[in-house]
Amino acid sequence: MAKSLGKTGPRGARGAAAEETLRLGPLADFIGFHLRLAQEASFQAFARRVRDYKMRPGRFAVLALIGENPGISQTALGRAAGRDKSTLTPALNDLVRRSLVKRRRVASDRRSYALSLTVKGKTLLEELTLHARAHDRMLDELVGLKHKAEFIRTLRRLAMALL
Amino acid sequence: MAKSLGKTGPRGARGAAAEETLRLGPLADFIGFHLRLAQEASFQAFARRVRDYKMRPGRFAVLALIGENPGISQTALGRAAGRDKSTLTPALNDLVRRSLVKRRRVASDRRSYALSLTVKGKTLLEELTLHARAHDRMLDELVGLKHKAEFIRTLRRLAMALL
DNA sequence: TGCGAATAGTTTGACTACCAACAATCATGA
DNA sequence: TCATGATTGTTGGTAGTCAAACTATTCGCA
Repeated sequence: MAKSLGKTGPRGARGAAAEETLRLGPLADFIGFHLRLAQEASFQAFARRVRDYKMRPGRFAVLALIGENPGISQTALGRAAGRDKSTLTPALNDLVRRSLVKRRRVASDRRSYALSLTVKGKTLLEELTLHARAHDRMLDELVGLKHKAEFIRTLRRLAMALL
Repeated sequence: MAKSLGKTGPRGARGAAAEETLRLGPLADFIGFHLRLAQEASFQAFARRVRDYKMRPGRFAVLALIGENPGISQTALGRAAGRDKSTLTPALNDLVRRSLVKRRRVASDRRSYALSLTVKGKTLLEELTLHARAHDRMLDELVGLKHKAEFIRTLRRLAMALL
């Protein structure tokens, strides 16, 4: 696999220039470009791994954040997960429908919900966390354990500063 | 702005635990999670910067890759940009409609197109590249020039290995 | 040569995402 | 108290994305 990233395809007889490797030009030096490719690749790899649970990284993050912060509101959850609140509405509808998350009305502020996991949600979260750890161990190897902490700090710095 | 990332909202009377900062739990150690937040933030910042051109990072990357590799096919372009070929069809339709990209049929393989920039496309690309450089200088500062090369190498390693 | 397999690009359907506009609710201050 | 403004969550519109199915070609090989 991955045998041919960088081949431009079988245009055999054509101008022989960019045949072997694709030229990235200025893109090669842009952090944003590589950030995107890496993120997408990691996303896909995780999605493949937990395909059977019908869970994708975004949903897992939502589940994990609710698990760690029971009673959280949808707006706060959106901020933490880096998603717009309107994105969470259908996602939470789905998780509630699957009996993984509870939406409880808050007496002191009847606009908002207090989100929490059901028992089923907690169980699933634990199982998914195992997969996530395995996935992340793979990333750890690629990043190098020695540099992991620094790498994450850098990513956080980017996320914080650019919000 | 950004005054309150980390507040869980006005649940005042509730259990006082996670009031100040949101708990990330296992997520805090997951590279994938931070990768996603950082990528999203960078993406948004760039999109804001070039909003007036009706261009987003994905389109810019497409334009830049065609500019560097004239004659490239849509499939090869998709591989390089990390997008499915079916995603590129409407994107290229749009770029062609805006007279930025030319689709030329290839005599030796009549299934594929050879993509190239129009003069207008080249001009726009140059202008956008200036913005992209400015954007990336901002990222450079956050990453630290000393670590940039290593940072990009790590991102490439992730993207390559996980494809 | 001719047929089955592979490939380029398109179309369709299902998701996910943002933003803007909205209703319901809450907070503030005159 | 009550009018104004802010906030919570939902809805509707638009756009980007993948995967799978499809058409038109080309390739490989017997």
